[in-house]
Amino acid sequence: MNLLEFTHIIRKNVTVRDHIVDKKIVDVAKRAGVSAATVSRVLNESSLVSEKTKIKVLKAIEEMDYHPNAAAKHLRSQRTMTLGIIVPDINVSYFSEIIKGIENKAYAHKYKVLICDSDNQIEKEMEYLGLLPDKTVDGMILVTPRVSDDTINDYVQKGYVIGVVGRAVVHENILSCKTDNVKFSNEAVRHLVEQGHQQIAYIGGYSDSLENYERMEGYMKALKEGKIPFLPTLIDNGDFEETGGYQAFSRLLERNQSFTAVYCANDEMALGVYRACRERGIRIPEDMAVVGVDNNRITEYLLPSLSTVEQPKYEMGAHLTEKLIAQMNGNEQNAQKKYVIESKLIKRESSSFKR
Amino acid sequence: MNLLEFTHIIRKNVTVRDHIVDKKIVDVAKRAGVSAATVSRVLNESSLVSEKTKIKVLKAIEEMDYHPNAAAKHLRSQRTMTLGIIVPDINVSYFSEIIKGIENKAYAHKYKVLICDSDNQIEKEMEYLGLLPDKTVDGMILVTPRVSDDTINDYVQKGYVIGVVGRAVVHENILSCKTDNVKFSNEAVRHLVEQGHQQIAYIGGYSDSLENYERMEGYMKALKEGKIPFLPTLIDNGDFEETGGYQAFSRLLERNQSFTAVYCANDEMALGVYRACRERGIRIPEDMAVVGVDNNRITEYLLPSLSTVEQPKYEMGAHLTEKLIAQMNGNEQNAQKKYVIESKLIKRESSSFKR
DNA sequence: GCACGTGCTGAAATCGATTTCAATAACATT
DNA sequence: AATGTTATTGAAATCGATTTCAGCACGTGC
Repeated sequence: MNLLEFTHIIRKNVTVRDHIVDKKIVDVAKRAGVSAATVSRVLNESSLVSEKTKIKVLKAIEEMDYHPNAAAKHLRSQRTMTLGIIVPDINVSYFSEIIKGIENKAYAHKYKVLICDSDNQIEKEMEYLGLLPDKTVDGMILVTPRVSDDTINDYVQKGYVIGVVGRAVVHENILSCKTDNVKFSNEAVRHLVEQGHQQIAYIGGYSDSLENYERMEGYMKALKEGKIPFLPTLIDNGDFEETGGYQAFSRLLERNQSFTAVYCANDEMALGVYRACRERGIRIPEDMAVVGVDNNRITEYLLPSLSTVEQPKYEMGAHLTEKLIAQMNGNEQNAQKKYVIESKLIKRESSSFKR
Repeated sequence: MNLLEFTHIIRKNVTVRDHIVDKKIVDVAKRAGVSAATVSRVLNESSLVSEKTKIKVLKAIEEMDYHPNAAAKHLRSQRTMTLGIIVPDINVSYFSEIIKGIENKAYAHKYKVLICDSDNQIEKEMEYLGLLPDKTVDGMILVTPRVSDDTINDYVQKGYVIGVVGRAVVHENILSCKTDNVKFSNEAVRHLVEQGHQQIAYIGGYSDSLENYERMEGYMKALKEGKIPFLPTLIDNGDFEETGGYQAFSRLLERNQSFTAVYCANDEMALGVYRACRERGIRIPEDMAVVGVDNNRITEYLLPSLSTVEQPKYEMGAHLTEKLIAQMNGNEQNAQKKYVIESKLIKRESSSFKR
C-alpha cells in the first residue's frame, strides 16, 4: 500500500465519523474560476462585480451548497449579530413575554438571541455579563433586578451596549424601557379607595429597589388623595413569588391591624393571597379586595378573576430592542435613553365588591 | 497646543464614542515578556508551561483585564459551544419549561443557548436550521412539530447534530426524548371509563402526526378494555390552542352524538372546552368530565381544577441535552437514540364525578 | 566530552472570510 | 499615439486565538 492509498483511508474514516466536509470560499472561487475576493463580493452584494461573473459565482455557490462560516465572519467583522438576554427565570410568563418581544424585533433586524437564565442567582448573572467583553454578544438586555445599577453603569461606561427592561435605573446613560410605577400604582390604589376601602395593605417586591419606592409613592399618593392616613403596619414585602405573597399576607393578618383590601406588586404574590384567604375562610372580594400587577394569563381564569395592572411586556421588550439596535448601528447616539410605556388597570371580580 | 495635547484630545473623543480598547493575546504576551503561544497555553491549562512563567502570565492577564475573543476561538476550534433551540412559541409554558431544562444542562456543560422562536412558522424554522451549516451552533434541539422527519433526517445524515424533544420521530438515528403517548393516553381514558363514562370524546392535536396516532391508539385500547364501541364521530382535532379546543368541542356537540367525557391532547385545548361548557351551561364535572395533557400550572387554579397527564417537560429537555452533548463530545457514538420518560395521570376535580 | 532525553519556549502556520491595494483591460480624450 | 478614466479582478493582509514544529538550555548517562 502506498502513501496515497493510506491517506485516502484515513480521510475516509474521518469522513465517516465527522463527515461534514466543509466548503470554503476558496473552493467556491476555484469552481467559479475566480478569486475568493470576488466570491466575497458577490456574497456581500458589492456593486463592483460584473453581471457575468456574478452569475458564475452564484451558480457555484448553489451547486456546492456553500454556507459562509459564521465564526470567520464574526472575527473579521467584529460583530456577532447576537444579543444576550439575562432573565431570572425563563419559565415565568412575565419574562417569557418580554423575551418574545425581544426575539421578534431581533429577528427582524437579523440578530440572534442568546438566552441567559440565571435561576435567580446573581453569580450566574455576573458570569453571563462576561459575554460582553468576550464579544460573544454585541449587546446585552437585562430583565433582572439583581445586577446592580452601578455594575450596569460600569459596563456602559466601558462602551458595552446594555439595555434594561421593566426596571427603573438611576444612571442617566443607561437605556431602559419600563412603565410608570407611580402612576399605575396610584391608579390601582385609587380604584380601591373608590370602591370604599379605607384600610388598604400593600405587599411590595424587593423593598430596597427603585421600583418599590416608586410604587410606594403611588400608593401613598392615592391614600393622600382619599384622605386616608398612612399606616406603616399595612406594608409588607415579598419576593414576587406565590409563597412570598402568602407569607407577607399572613404576616399582615397577624398584626391585628384590620384592612379590607390589598395591592400586590405582582400577580404571583396575589395568588399567594388567594391561597391564604381560602385557607382562612376570607372571601374575595366581599371580605378582601385584591389587585395585582402584570396581567398574567392566569388572572383571567382565577375565581374570582383578579384585577390587575396590565404590563405591556411584549411591547417593552420589543421597544427596547429597537432602540438598542439603533444605538449599536451608530444611529441616535444622543437619543433618549429612558422610555416609559403606558400600562392600565384592568378591573375584574377581585375588587368588584363595593363597600 | 502641541501635537501631544491634540492627540490626547482625539484619543479622548474616540474613547468617549467607541472606547472598548481591546486587549489581544499578544498584548498580554508583551506585558508578561513571553510569546502569545505561552499565554494561550496558560489560558488552556496546558501542562507544559513552568510555574514561574505561569504566574507572570496570570498576573498580566489579571492586570489587563484580558478576555479572549470568542470569535477567534470559535474559528480556530471549529466549535462555538452554543446550542440552538427551535420552538414555536417561547411564551407557551410547555415550551419554556423544556427550554429551562435544556438551558440548565447546557450551562452545566459550559454551552450557551440560542433561542429560535419560530412564531409557528415553518419558514422561520427552516431558516433557523441554517444555523447548523453556518456553524453558528454546534447542535440544534427541535421542540416543534413542524419540521418534517425527513428534513431532520437529512441534516443528521449530513453529520449535523440534532435532537428532538417531546415528539415521536420515525427515523432510527435521530436522537429524541419523549413520553409514552400510547401508555398515558390509555391511562387517562381508562380513568374516565372507571368513572363510569361510556361515551368518551377525544380532541386530538395535528391529526397526521405520529403523536396523534399514538394517542389515538391509547384511547382506542382503553375503549376496547372497557368493552366500549369506538365511534369515529367522537373524534375531532384542534391545534393545541384554546380556540382550537373550543371549536373542536363545539363541532363535537353539534354532531348530536351524546358523550359525557372528553380527553384533550393538551391543557390549552381543555381550556377551550371549559369556555364552551360555561357558555352553554354544561357543568364540569357533573355533565362533562374533562382530562387534559401537560399539567400546565394553570390547571391547578381552574375551577374545577383540571385532571391532566403530567409531562416531565424540564426533565425531557435536560435529558435530551445531556445525551446530545455526550454525542457531540464523541462519547456514546453508538448509544441509544430514543429515550422515553415516565409521565403520570393527575386526577383532579374535572373528572371526579362518578356516574 | 559527547550523545541524548526532557522541559520549556517562540515563530509561524492555521482557521475562513473580508477588504485594501495594486494591477489589468477596455475604452475615451486630447 | 499618448494619456487618462473607469470597471473589474486578484494577491495579500487582516481579524485573534491555537497548535505544530523546531530550537534552546539543562541535566543525565556513558
